Amino acid sequence: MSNRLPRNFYTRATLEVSKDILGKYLVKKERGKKIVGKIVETEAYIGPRDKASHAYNGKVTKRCKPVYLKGGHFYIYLCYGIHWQLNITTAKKGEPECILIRALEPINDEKARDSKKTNGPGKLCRWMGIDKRFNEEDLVYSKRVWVEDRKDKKIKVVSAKRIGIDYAQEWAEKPWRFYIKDNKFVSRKSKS
DNA sequence: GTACAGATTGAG
DNA sequence: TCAATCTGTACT
Repeated sequence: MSNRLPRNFYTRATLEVSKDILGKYLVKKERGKKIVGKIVETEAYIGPRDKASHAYNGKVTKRCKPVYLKGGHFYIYLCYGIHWQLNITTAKKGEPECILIRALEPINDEKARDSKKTNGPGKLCRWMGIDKRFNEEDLVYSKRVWVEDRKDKKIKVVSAKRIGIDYAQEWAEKPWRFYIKDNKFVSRKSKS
């Protein structure tokens, strides 16, 4: 069996999990087909104090409700009416913190590697076939999706400012984006 | 009830 | 540079 990440991996401080989950493998199994992608880029969203978070100021809506679940669940929502965003919740139940998965490195899929199908939060969801059916999925117990540790050799992690949240003012300056140094699958856009 | 903006992407 | 396209939120 796999080295699935346990609950206590996710329930730690969000910034720690954001860094540690880089280089881990996201596995999805559906209709007998297995899709594996290495996580190479993340962003941390720490509501309610993070203005860029959907849970800023303690807001609870139908959409962002899963963020309040304990660490280890999927939080999936539609952005701009077109693109799905894949998040993994962190911290304890009632604490609205999560990690946005921004990029994956496709494993065992040369075609996807060549055509850059996973270097953006919306694109990786399309590639993996992830949509709202997976919302609130528990990564610790789910039979169709989980994250596993393949004991990759030490990777180099870089931090940077988050992307696409200019409206969040000073919170947009927080270096809460993390990615694997020199990895080709990290998403392109980057504010200078 | 209506109006509007958004954690993006791909085409022009 | 800009439209696609839908949900939550803040109005009327």
